[in-house]
Amino acid sequence: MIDNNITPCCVGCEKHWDNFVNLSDKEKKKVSKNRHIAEFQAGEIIFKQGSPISSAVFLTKGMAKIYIEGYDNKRMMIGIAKQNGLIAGPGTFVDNRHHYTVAALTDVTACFINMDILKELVLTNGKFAEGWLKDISKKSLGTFYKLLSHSQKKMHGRMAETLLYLANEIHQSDKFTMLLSRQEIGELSGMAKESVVRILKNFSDDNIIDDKCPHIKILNKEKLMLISKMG
Amino acid sequence: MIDNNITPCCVGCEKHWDNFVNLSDKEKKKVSKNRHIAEFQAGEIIFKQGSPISSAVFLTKGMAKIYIEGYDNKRMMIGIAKQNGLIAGPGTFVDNRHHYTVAALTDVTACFINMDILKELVLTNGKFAEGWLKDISKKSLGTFYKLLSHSQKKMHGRMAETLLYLANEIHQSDKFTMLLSRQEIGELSGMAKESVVRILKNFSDDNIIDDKCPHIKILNKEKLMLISKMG
DNA sequence: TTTGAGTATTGATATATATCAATACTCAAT
DNA sequence: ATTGAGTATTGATATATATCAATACTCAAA
Repeated sequence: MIDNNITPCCVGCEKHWDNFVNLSDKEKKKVSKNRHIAEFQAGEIIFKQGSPISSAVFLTKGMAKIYIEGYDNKRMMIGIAKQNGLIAGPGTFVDNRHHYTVAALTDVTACFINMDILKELVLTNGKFAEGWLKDISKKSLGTFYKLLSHSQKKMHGRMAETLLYLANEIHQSDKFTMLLSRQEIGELSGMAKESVVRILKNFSDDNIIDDKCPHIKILNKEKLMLISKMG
Repeated sequence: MIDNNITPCCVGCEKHWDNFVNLSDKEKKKVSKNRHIAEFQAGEIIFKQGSPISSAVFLTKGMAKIYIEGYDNKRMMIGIAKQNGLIAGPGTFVDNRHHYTVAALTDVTACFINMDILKELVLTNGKFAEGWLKDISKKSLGTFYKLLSHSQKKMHGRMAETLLYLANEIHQSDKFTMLLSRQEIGELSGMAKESVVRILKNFSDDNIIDDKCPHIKILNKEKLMLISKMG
């Protein structure tokens, strides 16, 4: 559901991409003119792996899951997107294709900004280019350590890591409502759904977490960090 | 062994970073002034994970392995570096630390270019910034698909992929001399050295490769690609 | 030409983890 | 209330893969 109604311009918007601080008001206004707002219901796909990248996407409300559709119909979830973050992916400057799919986990409001405008700004605004380099580098580092984790950690370590990611990065609280199904937690932490169930049960039995199904509470964060490190 | 002797300036150098095409001769000359050449013997470390990034590194001769020193003293090799590629890593724009170690596989000549100079050019030369964004994005995509591979492929698939990487990307030939030990092949493909031996034997028995120990020849590339895709 | 240190190979075994199958739960629609 | 579809849980089993242990090979140095 796309609507083009005039929402307040990027100037003064609290929810824009962090890197927009490097834009002048004039540049922000230009960006605002090439912008569309769209709303998605939970479950709907925001963009699809393989499709061309025409816009950068920012969420102004809600959360979405980012996942690769891999071999043998198996999915690998990269992470969860929310406010303030650019969602565009590593294809932007390579083949102009999305390398992952993004789907709404909750009801979502998304802001689409014409990618050509942003790419032009790279050429004329050095600070903005630098900010984008930082942004991509940070994500790249994230992928890096996820690779290390998947290669070297065992299931308990990866699950601990995933819980810490959800608490620290996504919900900013040790007590949160789990948005993901067991299947999806498995896709995020790289294991079968049955293994998710068993390991969460282990953690509950050991009083590391309190898991009243959609409500998760981390009881012993130190231990979780230890398991994540060693696992 | 560092030596500061005057080698021909970056202008006209065949071996420089692809992204240097976006620099003017004046800019290249400036870069050349902040440059050092160093030679390394096979086995020597070029830079070390955790150390601060002061320079961008380019190889003008030889090859080097790039690896993360992970948990439990286990190593994960990211790939092999050679001519024309920037080696600096995702820390450059984040925490200014190397996130992997680079060690010479053969005798290596490396060109060190002051990183501050290059970072300055991002601010003043939009094309150069864009080129760097492309470079990082490509590497990021590589890490991405390596992550997918490690998460979803089985050993045979990963080994096939590794052999194709060595043939296509590194040696540009289906017949090459293996620079890596079985241990190192394992670090690159994510498996134990014993598994490397067994799988290479499988491939030899099936006439997919010819393996006279350091000399590898790919006999059936189609099959190898199939195994890589399905494995 | 022997020694020795590293590397490669092979077979036996242990372990982590996925898969399969059965059952239980949850909750929206009838 | 009853049905049904999806999800969660549990136990049994299969499988991929690592680890361990023993032996063989390679090649530089004594």
